[in-house]
Amino acid sequence: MAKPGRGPSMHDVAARAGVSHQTVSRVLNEFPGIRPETRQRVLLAIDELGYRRNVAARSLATGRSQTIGVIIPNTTDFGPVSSFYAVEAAVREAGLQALVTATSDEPRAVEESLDFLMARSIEALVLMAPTRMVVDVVDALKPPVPIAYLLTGDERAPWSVSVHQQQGVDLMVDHLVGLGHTRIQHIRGPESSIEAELRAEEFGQQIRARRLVELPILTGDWTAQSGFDACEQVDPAATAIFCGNDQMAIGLIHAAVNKGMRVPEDVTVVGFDDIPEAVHTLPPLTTVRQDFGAVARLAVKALVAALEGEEMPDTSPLPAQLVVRESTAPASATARR
Amino acid sequence: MAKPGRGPSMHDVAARAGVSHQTVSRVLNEFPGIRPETRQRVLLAIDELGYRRNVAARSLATGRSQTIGVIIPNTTDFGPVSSFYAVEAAVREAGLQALVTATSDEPRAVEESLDFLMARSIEALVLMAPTRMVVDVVDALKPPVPIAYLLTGDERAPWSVSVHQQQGVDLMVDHLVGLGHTRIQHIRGPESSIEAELRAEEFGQQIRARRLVELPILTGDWTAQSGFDACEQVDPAATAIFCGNDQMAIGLIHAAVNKGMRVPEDVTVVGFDDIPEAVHTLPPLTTVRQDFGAVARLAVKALVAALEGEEMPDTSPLPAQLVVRESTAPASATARR
DNA sequence: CCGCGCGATGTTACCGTGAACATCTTCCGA
DNA sequence: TCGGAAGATGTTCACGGTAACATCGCGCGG
Repeated sequence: MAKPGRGPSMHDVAARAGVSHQTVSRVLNEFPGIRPETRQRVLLAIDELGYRRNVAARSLATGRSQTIGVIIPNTTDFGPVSSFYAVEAAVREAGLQALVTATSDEPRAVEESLDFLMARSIEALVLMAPTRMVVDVVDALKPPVPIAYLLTGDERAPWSVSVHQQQGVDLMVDHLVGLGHTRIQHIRGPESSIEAELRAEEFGQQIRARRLVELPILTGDWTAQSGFDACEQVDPAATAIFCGNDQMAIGLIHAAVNKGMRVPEDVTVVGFDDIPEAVHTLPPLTTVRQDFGAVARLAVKALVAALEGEEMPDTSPLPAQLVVRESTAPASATARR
Repeated sequence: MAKPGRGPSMHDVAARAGVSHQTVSRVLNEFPGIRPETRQRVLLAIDELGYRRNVAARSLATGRSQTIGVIIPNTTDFGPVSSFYAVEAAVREAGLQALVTATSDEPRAVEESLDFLMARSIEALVLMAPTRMVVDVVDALKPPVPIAYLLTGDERAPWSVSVHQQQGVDLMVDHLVGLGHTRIQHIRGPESSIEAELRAEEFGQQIRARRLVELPILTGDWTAQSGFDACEQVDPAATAIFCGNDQMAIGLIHAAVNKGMRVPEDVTVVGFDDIPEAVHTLPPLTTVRQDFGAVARLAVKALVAALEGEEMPDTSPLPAQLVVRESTAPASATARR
């Protein structure tokens, strides 16, 4: 029987079922060519003993860790976190396990994370890389496994899976222009952020293509505080402010109201992401929804396909969705300061 | 040399350093009694070959998985998520790895999570259990490992690590009473939630102990939407509303403002948790801060101590902290509807 | 001068599984 | 009736470490 401190092994099951351990292995791995009766005996023995396959031994014997590594920025933002949950669920459903490390924005921390994961011989990596730096550090270390770049939104990166950032920006600009706004100012996310860059670039192109007034693009760091602070530099003539994410919009609205302005009567403010709180901000926020769960599942699907040698799914950017709430009003209604 | 597809093994290192594989093992495990010169040769060989210890083999040989399981509710709430990051960091720092499963509120999902973790022979479990149900399901399955109950706040549970809920409530009630409020209404979290229960109980006791007006306790589900909805049932005579968390406070404020009330001029509203957005809600929210990182680190410390057979750290509840912002005003200033 | 003990290192036997190969049975056609 | 192929199962070994025990050499005390 089993040794003390360890559970029953295949041999215990085999002994009980009156077969060899290899037959047990075959039953577990669903090999063809097992007599139904034998299979039943084995399954019964497994059940009676409460046997569980030893993952470590299996992984040692096969040389496969059955593990997908995940690197996630240690922010509590809605986007990465919901994507992570979806990744974890998808990985588990695929019969693998997800090993996660949360990492700060320092190169050293990223290296440590990757090192940690490689030491556990992960078979693939989901890289939630908000910044170019993270992508660069990881690429420099050339991990010998397939990598899905999640939420980077950068199509130049191989295996990138994300929501179509440009399309999201287009939807929002359409909406604002449709309301008659011509003086739209953008508060982008930090310089280091790939998504911030993409959104800002697309915004600029849209403004120029539509021959709207070009106002300087302000820079925040995704936090509500930075939106609050950015208010100081907002052009007084701007009738609409397009924030790079919802948190900054929240901070901006706070600052604007502090200054005695009303949203949206005096100024229209919009965000990006559609975090849960966006429904109940004052006023409720018009924003662009990204399906963080869907991109995550797609990334895992792609990686699993790569591991199994199956055909790759289509990883082109997923559609974004405009969510109109109450923080936007027609430009005509806007009283200038 | 190493087989194709696998990295170098201890034998490769041993061969290169001109020692036995066991000496390599001893160097790696920092055994005493290795000649400094030998140790150097081994370290050099490890470095040259880029050798990494095979975690699976090690775990098979020792019978220890070096893994701590984590069960987290799949909500993107600030509390659990920040605690999780802290857990992950602490576990990694302790030389172990954290294996996480996000689980929904259904018993079946909890069972599956636990099963998944046990199959990977975790050595300990961090259980972020918001509901009594999760605790019950896990306890019923009697996992044979030490369990830290994180954020349940229930001192009746063994190994519970959390912020002192009652103290947090007391701080807030003190604050409100200090402002002259006597008609305070509480919107608690869901029936199933342990923390909601603790906060509501303590609130009730405080109200009775101070002989304040007893208003019915309303029930939400932690979401902003439920706070919004609860506004309908708020007693018109209440001058202060104590929400069980910040999200519900956000929803409540939204509804109150929709009804034409001003916060805090017409009604005082407070929350609990101090989520990042609380600084920039309109008005900025008075709330109770919990140090989610600290509890997480403490939980891991306790588990590691249990695994190493060391002395247990003190796991009594951590202090909560009152954060006064602008959503509270003296009761005298409150105009009745 | 010899043997003992101890420090430093080597040898061997596992840990629990899967892969490759061996063996045994059975069934079918010549 | 017998040979052979195919199906079902058993045996052996390898995976890469750790643990227990064995060995070797050296210094020191009797």
